[in-house]
Amino acid sequence: MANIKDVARLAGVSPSTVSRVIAGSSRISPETQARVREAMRALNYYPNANARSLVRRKTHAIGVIIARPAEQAFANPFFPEVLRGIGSELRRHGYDLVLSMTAAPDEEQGACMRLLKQRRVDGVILTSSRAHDELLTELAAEQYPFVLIGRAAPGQAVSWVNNDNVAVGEMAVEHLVGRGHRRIAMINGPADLTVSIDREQGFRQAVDRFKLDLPAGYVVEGDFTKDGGYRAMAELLSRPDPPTGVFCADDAMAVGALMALKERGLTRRVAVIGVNDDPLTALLDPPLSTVRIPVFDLGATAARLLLDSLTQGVRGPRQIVLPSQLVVRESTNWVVGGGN
Amino acid sequence: MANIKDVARLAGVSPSTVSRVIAGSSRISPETQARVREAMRALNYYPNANARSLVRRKTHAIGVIIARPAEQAFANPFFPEVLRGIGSELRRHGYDLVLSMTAAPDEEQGACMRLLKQRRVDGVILTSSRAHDELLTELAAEQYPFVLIGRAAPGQAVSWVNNDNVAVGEMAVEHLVGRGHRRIAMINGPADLTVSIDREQGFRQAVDRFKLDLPAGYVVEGDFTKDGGYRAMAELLSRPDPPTGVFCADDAMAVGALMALKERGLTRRVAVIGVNDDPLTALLDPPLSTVRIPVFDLGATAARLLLDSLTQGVRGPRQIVLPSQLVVRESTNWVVGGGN
DNA sequence: CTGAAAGCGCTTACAG
DNA sequence: CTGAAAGCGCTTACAG
Repeated sequence: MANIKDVARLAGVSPSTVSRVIAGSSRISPETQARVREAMRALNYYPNANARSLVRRKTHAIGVIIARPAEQAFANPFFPEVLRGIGSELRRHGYDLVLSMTAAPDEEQGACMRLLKQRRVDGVILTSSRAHDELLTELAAEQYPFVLIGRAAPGQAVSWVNNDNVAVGEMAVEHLVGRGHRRIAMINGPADLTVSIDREQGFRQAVDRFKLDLPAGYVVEGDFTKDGGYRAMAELLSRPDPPTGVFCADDAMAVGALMALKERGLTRRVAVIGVNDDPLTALLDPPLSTVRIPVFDLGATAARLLLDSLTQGVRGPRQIVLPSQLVVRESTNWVVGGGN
Repeated sequence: MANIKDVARLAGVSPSTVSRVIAGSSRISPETQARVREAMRALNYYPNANARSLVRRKTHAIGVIIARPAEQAFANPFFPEVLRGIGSELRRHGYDLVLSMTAAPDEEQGACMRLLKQRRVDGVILTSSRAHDELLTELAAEQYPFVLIGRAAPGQAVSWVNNDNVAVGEMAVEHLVGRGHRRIAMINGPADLTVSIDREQGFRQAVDRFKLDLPAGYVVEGDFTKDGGYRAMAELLSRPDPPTGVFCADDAMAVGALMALKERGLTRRVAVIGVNDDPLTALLDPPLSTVRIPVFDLGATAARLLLDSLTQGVRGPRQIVLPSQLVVRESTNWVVGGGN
C-alpha cells in the first residue's frame, strides 16, 4: 500500500506538500497540486486514517450505543430506523459510524467509555434514555461530546433530542375518551426508561383532565415485547372491572395485547392503541391505531447536533423536541356505550 | 488524558514495559506487572487505538456493508437481525463494528474500499449478494479479508455464508402442490440478486418435477417491498388464468400480496407463502406461511469466518450453507380443488 | 509557495 | 526481565 512518502517521491515534492494538498490548503501552486493529485491517483493512495487520527486527535467517526438487550432492541423497528436517520446524516458529512450493541445494560457504560477513551470515536449518540443514568453523568463529567435520544433529568445540562412523549400519552387517552371510553388502562414499558415515565405522565394527566376513574393496577408494567403486552392484557382482562380501552406504550406490546383479545374472542370489544407506527401493524386484524413517532428524524437530528458541536464548535447543550402524530385505525375506531 | 509515558513514569518503568504488560507478555516480573497495572488504574488509562492500529497494522474493527437503499434495507427485518448476529460474534472477540450504509448501490464499492484502504477496518462483511459484483472482484484482487452473506458465482474462490435458497423455492412449491395447487406463480425479488436467482431456480425445479404449467408472466419481478408485492399480485389477478397459489421471495412482498387479495375479497381464495418469518406476519389476517431463514446465524457465521481468517490465520475460502425451514400458517393451510 | 523537523502514542526488534 | 531507539504514517508550526 502506497503511503504519503511514495506519493511525495512520485510527485517530486515533500510529504508536507502532499499533506497540504490532501487538506485542500490554499497556499499550494496549481501546478504542484495537479502533480500531487496525479501521483495520488496513479498510486491509488488513501491516507491512513489511524495516522491522521493520531496526530489530529480526531477520528471522524462517531459511536452509536444501543444498550438494551439485542433481542428487544432489534425486534422493535425503532432501532433500525433511528440508525438509518443517524447514518444518513453522518454520510453527508463523511463521518464513519461505529456501532456498539451491548447485550446487557450494565455493559453499556464500559463499552461506551472504551470507545471514547481509546479514541475510536469523537463522540457518541445514546439511543435509549433512563431516568438515572451513570453513563450520562460520567460523559458529562469527562466532557465528552454526546447526544442523547430521549431526555435527561430536568436541569441536567446535556444535549438531547426527544419526541413529545407526554403529549403522546395525552393524545392516546383523548382519542379513546372521544370514542366514549371511561375505563382506560395503560400497558407501560419498563419503569426506569424516560419514555415510559413520560408516556405515563401524559396518560395520567389526561385521566385527571377527563376525570376518569383509575383503579389500582390499571397501569401495568410491560417490557416493550409482544409477549409482555400479551401477559399484561391477560392480567387486565381477568379483573372484575376490565378496561374498555388500553393505551400501550409501544406497538409491540399493543400487538401482544391484540393477540390476548383475539384468543378470548374480544377483538373489537376492547380498544387498543400503541405507539410507533410499525409498518406491519396497519395490516393486522384489526389494523392497529397508534401514535407515530418521528424516529428517522430523531436519529438524524441527534447526529446533526453532535456534528454541530464537533465540527462547528457549537457550544452548550441543546434540546429539541419533535412532534408525534395520532394515527387512527380500526383497533380503536368505534364508539363505545353509544349504541353501535 | 493519560498516555503510556504517564503510566510508565508513575510506575517507575519504561514505556516498553507498560506496553508489554498491556500485551500480556510473560516475561515481566509479577511485581512490575502489579505496579504497572496499579498505575494504569490510577490514571484511568486506555491505550490509544489509533497509535496501536498504526504500528500493529491491525485495527481490531471490521466493516459491515449494507448496500441496498436504506428504506428497503431496514424496512426488512433481515438487516437488523443479521447485524445482531454479526455483533454478538464480534463482541465476544473484542472487535468493533463499523457500519457502512450506502444510499445507492453504486456508492457501495467506494465506501467499502475506502474503509479498507484508509485502514479503518481489518476486513468486511457484505450483507447482500449480486450476480455480477465488481466489488467482489476488487476485494479478491486486492486480497482484502472479506466474507459475503449470500454466495459468489460458482468457482469464484471467496468465502461466503448462505442459506439454501434453491431448497427454499422447492419447499414452497412442494408445500403448495401438497395442498392441491397446480397453478402456482412466483413474485420474485430484483433479478440481479443471487437470492432471487436461487429462489427462482428452486421454484422452477419444483414446477418441472411436479409437471406444473408455467404460463408466461407467472414469474413477476418485485422489489422486496410491500408495495411491490401488492402490484405484482394485482398483475397476477388481472390475468385470464390467475394462479391459485403464489410463492413470494420475501415476507414483505407476501404481505403486499395479501393486501391485494383482501381488497378484492379473495383472502383465503389464493394461497400465499413468503420467506423470512418476519415476527409480525404470524399475526396478520390470515397468518402468513413462510420459509424461515436463519438470519442471526448467517450474520454470526459470517463474522466467525472473517475472524478466523483474521486472527487464526485460517487460509483459503470457506463456504457454508445453512438450512431453512418451512412454517405453515393459515395463508396456505387449506386444500384446493378437493371440496372444502 | 515549499521543505525539514518534531511529534502524535504506541510496539518491537535489539541489546544487555 | 527491562530499557533505549527506531519507526508506524501522518500533520503542523517554524523557517525561508
